[in-house]
Amino acid sequence: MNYDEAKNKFISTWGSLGTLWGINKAMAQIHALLLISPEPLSMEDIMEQLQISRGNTSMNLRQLMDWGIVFKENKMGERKEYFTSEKNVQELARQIAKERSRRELQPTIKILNDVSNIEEDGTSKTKELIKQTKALHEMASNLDIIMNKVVGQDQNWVTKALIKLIK
Amino acid sequence: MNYDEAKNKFISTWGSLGTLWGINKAMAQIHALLLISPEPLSMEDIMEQLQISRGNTSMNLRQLMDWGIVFKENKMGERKEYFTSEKNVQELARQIAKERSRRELQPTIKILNDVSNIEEDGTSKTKELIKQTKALHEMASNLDIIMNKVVGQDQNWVTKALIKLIK
DNA sequence: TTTTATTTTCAATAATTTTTGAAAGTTTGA
DNA sequence: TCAAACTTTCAAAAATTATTGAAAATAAAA
Repeated sequence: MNYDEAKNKFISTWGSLGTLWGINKAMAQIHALLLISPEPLSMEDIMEQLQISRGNTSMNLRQLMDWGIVFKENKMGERKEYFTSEKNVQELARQIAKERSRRELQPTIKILNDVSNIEEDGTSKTKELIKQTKALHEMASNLDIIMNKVVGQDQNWVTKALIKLIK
Repeated sequence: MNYDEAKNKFISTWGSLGTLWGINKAMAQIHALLLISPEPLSMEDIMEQLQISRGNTSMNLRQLMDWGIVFKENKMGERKEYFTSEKNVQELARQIAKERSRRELQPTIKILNDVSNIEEDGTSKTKELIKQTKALHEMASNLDIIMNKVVGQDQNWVTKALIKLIK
């Protein structure tokens, strides 16, 4: 496998993985491209390399910046904007964990809490709804705590914690 | 909030969450419905309660069974098939972790490994590709190890491990 | 201020994914 | 063996989501 094959394989793999955790293909591919690019890339560079339109590129870059994993850079003397990705994969993971907690987990926890606090009326269906949503609430809360714990720690904490747990 | 409101809220929340981790709305809603139902439900029951077609119900039930989180049950003297969900949420989480590892994580790890082992040619772009895919490979491997660790453990291990980590 | 370079927006279109429903398939019991 | 009860399959339709591209907006330079 040569460089170009490897690069394409990585970008397309990352692209299809994206859809599995809720970001679209183009967005994941732009991210992959920036992640392995030693230099910042302009919008033109990205459009050309991934063969996607200007509008698509612009919108997805914005979303990646909203996620906090892609940044604008300005080269002096140039009007054009350049983009880079967060290159540290642990930092990347922390940022993604943080955003997913905020966007998905916390709203879910809120709803599970509301639902599990309806009035007990003695029927088995109500009992079961309360029981199961309480259990899910507890699990989601634990997951959220651990995700935020990870986010608040220094770089190497994650690896250390994993090793501790595995042993 | 009364029972029906709470039930609908839970089912629709679970349904939209589903799309965020790669299963479709109907599949997640069927799962939600079974999870809070004290009795097994027939295909007719599910179709009626969620207002979806027979074909849709049949296909999504099959997928849920493939995931190992929904089971067929037969009531004696009845020809119809009934369905129940795994009711223990920890067991549910373990089963989902196991399947996601098998379906997504392991294939990704394989590709990251292949890509990160291309021949070093001294150029900065090749160096960066190798460096970043190696880092992702390591992280994905750690995640896979921990997920499989969780799967192999008894029921209460997960909670205990979380508490240990949080402290 | 005007021109030029560049980015953003968004309605229209394309691509993908989900859902339907009727026909085909299966299983059970008469 | 046949008919009834039920489930699965799958091509077509519907719904959803992603992408394009050109016009509008913005910002820097002349």
